[in-house]
Amino acid sequence: MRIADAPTSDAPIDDAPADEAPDASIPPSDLTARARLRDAAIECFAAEGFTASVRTIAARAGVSAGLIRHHFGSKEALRAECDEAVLAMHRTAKVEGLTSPLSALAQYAEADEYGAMLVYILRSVQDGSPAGAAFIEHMIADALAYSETAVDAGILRPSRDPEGRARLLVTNSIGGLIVQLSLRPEISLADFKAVLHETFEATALPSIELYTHGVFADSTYLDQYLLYIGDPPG
Amino acid sequence: MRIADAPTSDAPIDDAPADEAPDASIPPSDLTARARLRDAAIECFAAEGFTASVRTIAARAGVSAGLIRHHFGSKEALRAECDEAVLAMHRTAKVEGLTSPLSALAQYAEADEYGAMLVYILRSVQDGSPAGAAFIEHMIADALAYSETAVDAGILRPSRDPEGRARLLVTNSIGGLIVQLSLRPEISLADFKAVLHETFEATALPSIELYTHGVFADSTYLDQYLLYIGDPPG
DNA sequence: ACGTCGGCTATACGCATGTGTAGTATCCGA
DNA sequence: TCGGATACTACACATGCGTATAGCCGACGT
Repeated sequence: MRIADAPTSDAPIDDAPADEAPDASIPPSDLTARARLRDAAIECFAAEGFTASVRTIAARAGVSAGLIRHHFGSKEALRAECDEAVLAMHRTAKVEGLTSPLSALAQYAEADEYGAMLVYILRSVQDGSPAGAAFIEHMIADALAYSETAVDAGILRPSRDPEGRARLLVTNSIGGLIVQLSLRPEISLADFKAVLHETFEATALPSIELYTHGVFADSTYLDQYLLYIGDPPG
Repeated sequence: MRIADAPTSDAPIDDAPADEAPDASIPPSDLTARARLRDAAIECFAAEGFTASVRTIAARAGVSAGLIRHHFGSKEALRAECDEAVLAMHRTAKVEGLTSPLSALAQYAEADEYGAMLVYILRSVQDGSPAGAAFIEHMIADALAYSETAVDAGILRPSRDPEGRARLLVTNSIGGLIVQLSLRPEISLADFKAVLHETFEATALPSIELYTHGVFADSTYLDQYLLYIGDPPG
């Protein structure tokens, strides 16, 4: 599945008559210039953040800058369409068991075609855009749904605040990746997949330790807090 | 302790002759224009990120924009001095027991004068600047040092990878705060202290649960991973 | 009293950006 | 075959940015 193939069906903006180029040997050229621009924008936004200029995006797509305005009207409209495409891709990608709190993001990074998507999502959250908030809320809802079934299946411990726990795990995991991304500003988008992989490997053991035993030696902190909030431990 | 009072002693740039204004009733005016500019820059950078323009900073300080160049030479030099001031403040602030993984950031948010500093640090990390990396590494070193003493004292469980655990906890905690900051782009700097407080309250119970018991119902994941990496559980 | 120096302002310059406009070429339908 | 629409480009415009320059003005030493 290619990024460009993800349909943005709800918005009938795609007026390009789907002209299949006869030369299908060149991968980036077998797409409409409009789709190429959208893909280039996703990659540029992921690589540089949303300050990437329209001229940079156009250059990456191999077209002139004015074509962005011709096809999308404005940079913001282009970005909105990128958000839509990535959100749709994110929706279709997580149908299978990707929602485990530990392995979800790791498996994302494995798939080549989803690497840019993950970084794009991180950039959206980092940027504070409504799309970023939508991504976060989506992941929290997924994590909560998964945790409910996993608790019923005896895989996860129950929590006194399941929604808060899902919120905590998602925001901290995504935030941790954003920090990793921010700590390596010089890296190229292509290399960041390897960085993600190495990050997951480096944090796997501490993560599993934390998720298995926590960090506190005993439960005094928890007991004290439960007494403090008037919900004594049972 | 005021932000402006934090000495940046290592850099002898402060050539202002420390003219104490006779009218000490107006708090922002009892400082040198240079110090006022630095404080205004810290606040603007915390509020808007480092894209805040020099004209905005100068307006907040009540001076003209050209004065920034006159005193600091360039915007980047001004930012470097802000980094220095905040880092020095961070160093002096954490001497007492602020380094507990759970309460460190919470206590930061409590102190009024440290609120802007915390947000400034988050912005630095979010921005990917070397100063942000320095903050992170500093906190990781602190967390590691604390965890060693806490493990010896029987407060924290030992870890097979203490440095990785400290790294994980710091990056995820800071990252979680960055996400919270990003999810509220419209908020003012003054209000963000309340948001921090409410965030800590909302995540306190799930955090303590996680730190006490983890999330996994049993240790099968950990045992499997330890077998996988060739270090069977003892 | 006066000259000089430093804090401070007003204004202008160069640059990058997003956007608008005019024009060319290419394709599709009648 | 022709005509209009459409993909696409080149160039110009306005804006906001960091930076540079020239000058005012008060303080301080002599």
